[in-house]
Order: sequence, then structure tokens, then C-alpha cells
Amino acid sequence: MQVQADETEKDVGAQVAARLATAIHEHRLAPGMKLSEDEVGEIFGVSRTVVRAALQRLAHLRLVDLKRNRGAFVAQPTVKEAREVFEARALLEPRTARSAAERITPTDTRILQRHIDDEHAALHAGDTGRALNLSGQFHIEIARIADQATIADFIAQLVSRSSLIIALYWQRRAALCESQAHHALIKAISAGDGARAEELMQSHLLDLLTSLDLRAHSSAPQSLREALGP
Amino acid sequence: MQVQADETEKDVGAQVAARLATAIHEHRLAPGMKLSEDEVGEIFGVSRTVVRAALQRLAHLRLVDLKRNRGAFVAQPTVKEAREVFEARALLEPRTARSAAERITPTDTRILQRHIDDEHAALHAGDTGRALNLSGQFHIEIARIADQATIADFIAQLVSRSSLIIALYWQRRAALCESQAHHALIKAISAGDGARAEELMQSHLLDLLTSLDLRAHSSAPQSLREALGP
DNA sequence: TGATCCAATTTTGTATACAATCTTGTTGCT
DNA sequence: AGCAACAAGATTGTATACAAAATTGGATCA
Repeated sequence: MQVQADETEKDVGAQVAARLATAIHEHRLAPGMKLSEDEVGEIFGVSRTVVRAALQRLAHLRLVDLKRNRGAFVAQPTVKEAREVFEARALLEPRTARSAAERITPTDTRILQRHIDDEHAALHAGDTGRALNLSGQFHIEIARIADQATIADFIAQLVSRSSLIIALYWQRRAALCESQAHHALIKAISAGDGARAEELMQSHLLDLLTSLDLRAHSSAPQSLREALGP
Repeated sequence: MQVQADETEKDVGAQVAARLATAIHEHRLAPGMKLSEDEVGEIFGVSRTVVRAALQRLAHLRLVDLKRNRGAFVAQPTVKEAREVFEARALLEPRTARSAAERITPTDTRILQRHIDDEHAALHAGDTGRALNLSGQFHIEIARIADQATIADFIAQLVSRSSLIIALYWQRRAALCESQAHHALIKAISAGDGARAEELMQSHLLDLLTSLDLRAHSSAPQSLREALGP
């Protein structure tokens, strides 16, 4: 198999990492799936060297779990990790949404609106994976508008992990509330209403968290001992 | 995660990364310094493969800057990045200190106290680099006590970058206020006074930020064109 | 003298080969 | 049959070799 590489991008390692990340975000790679170096390398037409670099990158983002002498696996966030991720998001995103509202420009508003539209279109087309991905990028875009690159990086990472958490712990029902909440957020941010934006983001994240089933291991247990023990 | 290497640890790549990180934290490697793969590899007695992995790791922590086909350099945070780092810390650390106060155990108190003591000893011995490093680990330890591994990782990264920021933008004076502030924090956290801990952390971070000279490029400009241009 | 082009050197990017480790299937013993 | 030790296979960890790119120094020419 050959890569259909973008001519503009020279860093193949980043490309491989990005394509793996997108596949994970869109739930085409399930949590726990093994990512063999040889296999991935053959799929993308690159050597193990660059695959390893890409996997290491994704490991830093906590999208894959690197086990020494065992290989790389799509991460399976535990319930505790899931709570931690949303705890971190609760600290970062509301205040960042407020900052974004205080700095937004008409151009930014258009960009945000297009994100929402794309998300809505994907959802309507039945491509929930892509819709979820776009939904996450909406959050990242807000941090970018707030002109906080460092916080934006953190949020990007948390959104990535949230995608895995949703894959593991999502309980069916309530799929549309997402774009509803995002629409309200856009309105507040575009209007420059920082206080309301902060408030909306806070409750939006709380909604997201409570829509998960974090009572127990929903799908796959982390260790066999834990799963089959007494 | 960034302690000096244990002999028990088998991951030599992590060891190299940790030793480089420590050297940066203690200001033995100055911002902007080039980290040649061959040179580093020879110093640590490993091949370029593991050096590259270590450098990639540090690049993800923003401790080194990886320029394609140019090599790795100790990062030189800009003034904007410096502000962003402290903005992120302001969002994360105060609330985390509050959580820590609500969960602290006597054992944790002892650990924190020993950190302070070590810091004080290093400062007294004139080893300001090590004192600074310990001072940072104090902040990370608080997040660990709060039982928030994800936030602790973020704070660890921000503390790392803060070390570089201090190397670049620190203006002499006020070296002791640090351990003063840390002592007050320990007292509040150990007493379980979350509100006060949050308050103290907030003002501590503000003190840190205002003790920097962020008006301009304190030491090294990012690009020659910018430095020598019209 | 000074500028431009070209070659030599150095350094990074990638692939491959070999070593170490883990998994797994088999064999032999009790 | 059940268990343990062992060996074969597969997969990752590391080193090295080669390719690509950038820097550097010198040579040529105006």
C-alpha cells in the first residue's frame, strides 16, 4: 500500500500520527486495539522508524498506550482517568470561553459557525464519528480565539482523550444536545458576553460528563485479574 | 515523572530524557543551546535512535525546540509564551491546591515538608539551580496530593517551561519569597483550609509572574532578522 | 575587492539489520 | 492427564548504514 501524501507536508511522521489520531477520534480504531509497528508501517508505506515516532507522539497525547516490549495499543481510559479529564476541562475551558468572548472578531465568528454547520451536516449524513471529531475541534477553536496557544494545546489533548472516553462510556441517548449547546455558546461568545459564555461552557461540560456511564467498566476491563478475579 | 534516573529503570530513553530535563531545569543547559544528536549520544553512551526519542519527548514538553533538518535546541519561550504559561497555571493550580487541602494526609504533609526542607538546604548551599528544581516539584506534588494525575501532568509541563522562562526573564532580587510562600501554602493545605490554599496559590503565582521582566526580549532574540533587521 | 556559484562537510531523516524480550506451542516427566 | 521446562516464532528495542538536506568554505569571474 502506498501513501497518498500531501505534497505540501514534508513531515511523514506527523502525517502518520495525524491519520492514526483521526481514525481514533472517529472511532474507527477501537480502544484496546493493537497497533503493530510492522502492520502500521506497511499500511502507510513507511518504515518502523517513523511509525515508532508517530506512536510515541500519540502516546504523549495519551491516545495510545505504549507497553515496553509489548507494543502500542489504542488507549483505554479508566473511569478515574475519565473523571480527571473532565475535571481538567472544567478548570480550563469555561474561563477560556470567557476570554474568547472578550476577544472575538467577525472572522472568528464565521469560522466557529462553519464548524457548527459542518458538524450538523456530518450528523445529518449519519457520520457520527466525523461529527464527534468536529464537535471537539469546536472546543479547540475557542481556545485559539482566546489567543492562548498553551491552553489550546492542553484542551486539544483533553478533547482527544474525551473522544476515547465517549467511545468507552457513552450511553445512547442525547446526541443532539451537543449542537444545541454549541449554538448557544457561539451566540454568547459572538455577542461578547463573557460571563454567559463561561457559564454555558461550564454547564455544557457538566452535561457531557453526566451523559456518560462512569459507574463501572462499561466495555473492556483493564486487566484480566481485575475482570476474572474473586 | 521527571526524577533523576533510577538504576531499576530499564527504559534508557526515559533516562536520557530525564537527565537532559534535569540539566535544563537546573539551568546548566541554557536556552537556545544546540543539542546535537551525535554529541548527546556519545555523552550518554547510546545511539542516535534513543537520543532522538528522548529529544522528541522533551519537544513534546516544550523543553526543546525541534527544527526540521536543523536539529534540536533548548527552547526559548517568548514573552507571549511566558504569559500563556502563567495564565494556564493560574487556571489550574489554585483550584488544585484547594482540592489538595481537602484530601491531604499526614504522610503527604511530611513529604511536602521534606520538599521545602530540601529546597531550603539547596538554597543555603548556593545551589540555586537545584533549589529552583525542587521548588517546581513542590507544585507538582500538590497536584499529586489532589489525586489528579492528568492535571499533575499539565502542571509538571508548565513548571518545566517556567524554569526556562525564569532562566530568560528573571530579574534579580527576591529569591527567598519563594520558600516563604511555600511555607504558608503547606500550612493552609495541611490544615485542610482549601479556601486559603487556593487564595495563597493564586497570589503566589501572581508574585512569580510579576517578578519577571516581560517587557521585552531579555536575553536572546528568536531570529537574527528580528534582532538586526530595520 | 566582492559577489555568486559550486563542492565538501556536517547533520539530520529514514531504512534496515541485529539483539533482546515476550508469547506460544511442544515435548517430556511425574 | 496435568504440569513444567524448553524451544520456536513473533514483536519490540537498539545500533548502524545510507540518503537527503543544510551549512560552510573556497574557487571563479566581473
